[in-house]
Amino acid sequence: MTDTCLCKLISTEEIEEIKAALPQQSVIARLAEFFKVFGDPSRLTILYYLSKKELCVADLAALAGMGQSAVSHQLKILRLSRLVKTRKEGTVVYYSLDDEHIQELFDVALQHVEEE
Amino acid sequence: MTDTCLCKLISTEEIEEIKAALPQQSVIARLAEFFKVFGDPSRLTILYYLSKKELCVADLAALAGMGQSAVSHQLKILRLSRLVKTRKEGTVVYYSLDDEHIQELFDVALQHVEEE
DNA sequence: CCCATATATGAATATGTGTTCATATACAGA
DNA sequence: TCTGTATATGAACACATATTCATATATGGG
Repeated sequence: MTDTCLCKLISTEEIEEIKAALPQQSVIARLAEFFKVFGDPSRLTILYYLSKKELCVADLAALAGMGQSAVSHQLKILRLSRLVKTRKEGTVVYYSLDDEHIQELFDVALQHVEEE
Repeated sequence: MTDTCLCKLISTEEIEEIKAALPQQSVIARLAEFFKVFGDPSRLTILYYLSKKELCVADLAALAGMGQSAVSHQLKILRLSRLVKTRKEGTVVYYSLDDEHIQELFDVALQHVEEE
């Protein structure tokens, strides 16, 4: 880290101003955690299916072509991120989306991806 | 993977219908890659600063409290993801956002994060 | 040309992560 | 209560990834 050029291009006041408006580290960390959840094809697939229909674990595994254990592990992550909710009926656990913003996120991301 | 319960809760037609509407694996992979880029606090911080102002590498490093090399590595990832663009002036390279959807993504994510 | 400086890059390392396997737990039915 | 089934969980492994260090590349000034 050769810090020869320490912000000589913008003024000290400007630096402080921009820095002050930076969201708290904790907020940034939570944002990163949030996005990280979407950064995996398996979870994305699960979320897509759940956006169509409430589904049980076994059905999700069959649809996504994943093992039951793998799906269960990923669902735990989605649960802890408060992106999905569960409904239990006997031994079957039904999962569904618990965030109305997911579709919106998909749309914005698709816009970017589809721009070549 | 004990597949005893293979989609007995939804009909075969429904399965096919839902499966058919699933975006191509390649699209899902690209979506995941896109989100993964946002899933890191350092990159998020860099993107935040760039959303305020065009900045050179050294200034970004100073603002984000990162080493020059680390910033450069992350900027390469952001460049390859087509999220930032560069402008060269002498030996100084200025970075700025190259995607008008980033702010929108931030907003949606913040909404989720701030909901407790 | 040579030097100083801004940025980029490659190797190495430490840490994180997704899947699998084996197993535990929970619940319904006989 | 015993059995079968749906889901959850923990350990282990393979793989990805962010940072650091050292160094390369590029550009402008003298």
